[in-house]
Amino acid sequence: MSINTSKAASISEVAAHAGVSIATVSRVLNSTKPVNADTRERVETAVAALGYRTNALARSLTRGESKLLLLLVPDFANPFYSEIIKGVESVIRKAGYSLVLGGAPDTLSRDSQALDTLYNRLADGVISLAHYHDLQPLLREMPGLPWVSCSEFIPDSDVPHASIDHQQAAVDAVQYLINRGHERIALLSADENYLWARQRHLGYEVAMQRAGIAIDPQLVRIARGTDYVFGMEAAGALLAQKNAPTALFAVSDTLAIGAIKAFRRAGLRVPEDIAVVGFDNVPLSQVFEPALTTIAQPMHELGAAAAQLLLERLAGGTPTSRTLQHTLVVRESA
Amino acid sequence: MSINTSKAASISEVAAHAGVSIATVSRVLNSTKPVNADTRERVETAVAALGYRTNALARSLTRGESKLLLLLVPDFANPFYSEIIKGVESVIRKAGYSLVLGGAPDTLSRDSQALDTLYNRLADGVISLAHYHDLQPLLREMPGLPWVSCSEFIPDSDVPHASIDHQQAAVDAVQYLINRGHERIALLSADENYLWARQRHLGYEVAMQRAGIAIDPQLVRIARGTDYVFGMEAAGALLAQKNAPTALFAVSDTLAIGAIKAFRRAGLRVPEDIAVVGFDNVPLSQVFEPALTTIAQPMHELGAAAAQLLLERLAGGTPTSRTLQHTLVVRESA
DNA sequence: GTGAAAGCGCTAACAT
DNA sequence: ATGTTAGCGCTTTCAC
Repeated sequence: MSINTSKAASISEVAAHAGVSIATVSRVLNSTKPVNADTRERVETAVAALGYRTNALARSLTRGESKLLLLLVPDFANPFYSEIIKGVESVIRKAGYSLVLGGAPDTLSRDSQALDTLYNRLADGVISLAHYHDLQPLLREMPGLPWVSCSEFIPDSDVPHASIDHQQAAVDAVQYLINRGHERIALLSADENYLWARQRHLGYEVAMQRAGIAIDPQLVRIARGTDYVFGMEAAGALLAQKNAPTALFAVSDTLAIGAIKAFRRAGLRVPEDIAVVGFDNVPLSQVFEPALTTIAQPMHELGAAAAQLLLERLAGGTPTSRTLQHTLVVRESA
Repeated sequence: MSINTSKAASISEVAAHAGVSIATVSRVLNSTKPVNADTRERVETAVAALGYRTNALARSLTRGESKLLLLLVPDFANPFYSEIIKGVESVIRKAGYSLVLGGAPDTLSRDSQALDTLYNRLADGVISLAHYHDLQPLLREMPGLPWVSCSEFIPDSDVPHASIDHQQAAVDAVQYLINRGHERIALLSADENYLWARQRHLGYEVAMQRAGIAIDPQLVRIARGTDYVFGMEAAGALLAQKNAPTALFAVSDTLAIGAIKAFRRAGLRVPEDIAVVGFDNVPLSQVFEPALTTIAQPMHELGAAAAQLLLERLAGGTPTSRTLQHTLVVRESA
């Protein structure tokens, strides 16, 4: 029960109250040097009486570190990112850090308030989930900042990242389809400014090639967005083909679900008439009917690994990127 | 293109480089007082040359405000919160604030690092999405902090909040069912330590009473969690009744979806055999089949309103809580 | 219009 | 073991 109703007490008030110097107060607060038992007690009493709490700003200023990490999230509403955030949190918290949120893609321009507020050494480091082409310009603006990328990564840069092997994951997904006897396998990709989309697309091509299946360009579609509506749209176009596919690999679950909805609306059964495999294993994919066969990324671990990377970097190390394992989760849709 | 590869330049270096005093630099940086055109230019050149950026920590310390707001989120993985966060962001950003994330419920104990790191005047204020019983102890620890609650609220406190009228929303949902001719309406509630669960439960009772329908205690279930599995579980129990319900009101969409899965697995058709209405209008509810009839909360607006409240509070005002409008979204499940 | 200097609340080196 | 003091990098009177 603190006494002060008005202004926050400062360290000097505590010192006065306890009849010691501010240095001593600082020492008991940080247990940075031995302090006599009774002195310590007097200080602690004063702290309690005044409801004193260290001013984090002042501490950070003198220490030269804020214990704040900036997290760049393209879209909070994306459950995919949420799990990563949890992973990040779990490790940085143990190290005494907190997260500052940096926002939407459009706030990522140089003169944005977000950056002005944040890059000014408020944060000790950055974990970015943003897409690399949004970042590249920024990155060269702030050579000093410890930077780490999660899930995405930045080609030709020394920014360490934690991610899965998107291409290999796509190979696995398509290979699964091939193993099940499919040959006319369609690809539903997303805006290929996204590295992951490009890489998953590549994986599709590799798998097809390896199996000696020629790729029908008609069967390759780029959705206009990642929302499931765009999945429906693109799937519709696919159905309009003379020679319809028997399977579909979508580079994201939302797209896959949109496609399934479109297929069913067209009277097709999934997976009997057309098999579908997605990517991401979003929460929805498990609940949706038919439950989605998809590639699961270890999202929590991804976040944790990225955080670990940053922590090592902060400790003066030069960690190298980590590639984590994906899994093919077989459910009902394929 | 900045020159410094090593350490960040400080204001005094800029001053030296421009041949002016640090006061002048500060003036052009903040345009707080008139400065001669050529002096200004010299300073600006120096700033550019040195790649100088204001140290946010130092600025905050002198100004006595950090422009940082603490956001308490019980669970990042919950899409419901994500939308709120976006709403919050959109308004605070305009006011020059950034968000610091405060974490999971279990980190909310007094001695947690999260709080130690943050409450120490690092943040200028707090927006909480956490449940009130998690907060009450904290709240009395820090009488000084401008605090605002979103979606949840704290009974018998002077903490302003932005939320919908949960009880009335539940009344609307159940009334809708009644209007469609249902009488044996079941309630699927959640842990009633949650205020919203209690209030929605209450709404159910009010609606039933008003319609003169006696409530069958057998038809009222409390799920063991909010995950959809618990919805399935509880729905199973409901089906085991001698006198099965013809409709169900679930206090959350995830619960509703779980229930629907269970119903269908038992050979029931939704909504023909049993109608279901949910609550929250999570993204999934639109995609799920059958699409969910549910109560939509204006999540973005909720976040924005809460942020607005906090801003007013920060400006010295004493804003009063705001109740926003919910909507019944009629889709396929009822 | 510009500079000098006093803090903001801390931590850490240096004394004692 | 404890106190004095010099910063940390800025903003803001107060002089000139």
